[in-house]
Amino acid sequence: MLTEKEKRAFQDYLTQEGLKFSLQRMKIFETVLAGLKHLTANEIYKNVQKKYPGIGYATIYRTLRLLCDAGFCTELKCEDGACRYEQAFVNAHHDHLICTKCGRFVEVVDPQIERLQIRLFKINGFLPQRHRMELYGVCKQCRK
Amino acid sequence: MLTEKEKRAFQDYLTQEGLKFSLQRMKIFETVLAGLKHLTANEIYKNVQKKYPGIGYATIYRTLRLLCDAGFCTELKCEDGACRYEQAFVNAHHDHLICTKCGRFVEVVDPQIERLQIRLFKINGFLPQRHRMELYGVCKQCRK
DNA sequence: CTAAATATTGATAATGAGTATCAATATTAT
DNA sequence: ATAATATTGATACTCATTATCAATATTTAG
Repeated sequence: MLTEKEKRAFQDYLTQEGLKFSLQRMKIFETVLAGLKHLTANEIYKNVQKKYPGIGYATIYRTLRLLCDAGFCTELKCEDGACRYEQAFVNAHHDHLICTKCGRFVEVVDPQIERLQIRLFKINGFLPQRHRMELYGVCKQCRK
Repeated sequence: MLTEKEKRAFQDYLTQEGLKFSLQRMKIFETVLAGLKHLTANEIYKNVQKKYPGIGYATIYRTLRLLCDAGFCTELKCEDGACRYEQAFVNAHHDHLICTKCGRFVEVVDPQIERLQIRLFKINGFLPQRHRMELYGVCKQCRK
């Protein structure tokens, strides 16, 4: 369930951008924020349909874009070709450890790596914007 | 142009795997190895067509897969949704600095980061396999 | 060297993720 | 309550990639 703070933040964003409120948008927001896992657009679609049958695919994509633009969630282009979304309301930046057997995602941040990345940008004359780092391996469970 | 060593390595791989030699495969191999840039399948297709008109799309994709499996090239899933390929015959592992304005790719490796990545795998109980790291920013030229 | 066995090819249909279009509907401001 | 405007759902479309399959090429065995 959404907290009041989250709901308000979303509604404020809509108002601020001159966008309209809709139940569909709220349901999608809710699903994304509730999502513990890294869901594809299709998974989110099916999930939202449970609470709001009749919602269209296009609305899912449109709203996911909106949520990403707003900074409420981030998009992660995966190796299987689909995008996965994760809420960024509570979560700060992080990278991913991904199990190549079971697909499990582990969120990680290494401040030292972050610092060295900035150094790499600088050394090469780049103005840093963002990065993505994915570490693929086999998790403990899957090695047994 | 391909060196004898490269040609031989490719032919040896085919033989070893019980695959057949074909001019198409060799032309694609040649194009990929010659490619300095990070080409999409479509760019490789157009490139190969110059030397070998009549080649089909499917053959491009099939052969790129083969080359990746063989380790002669690597696939890079880009943000624009297409894959880009780069030869891995001479090139060792590296990550990418990508300019978000002009699209320029700079290949980078930071041994310290590599070491810290391994540490991250270990800390989380993962058996390391591979990783990808992309740093997005604005290059010197584009900042002017 | 030839023929049979088998892999590869090119054309094209199919898939799957994501986007564009547009008339119907809902929200907001007046 | 109404007019102005944004959003929606259905669906057609795009684009990258994969699957299918008959025709063709390569390899192997004789």
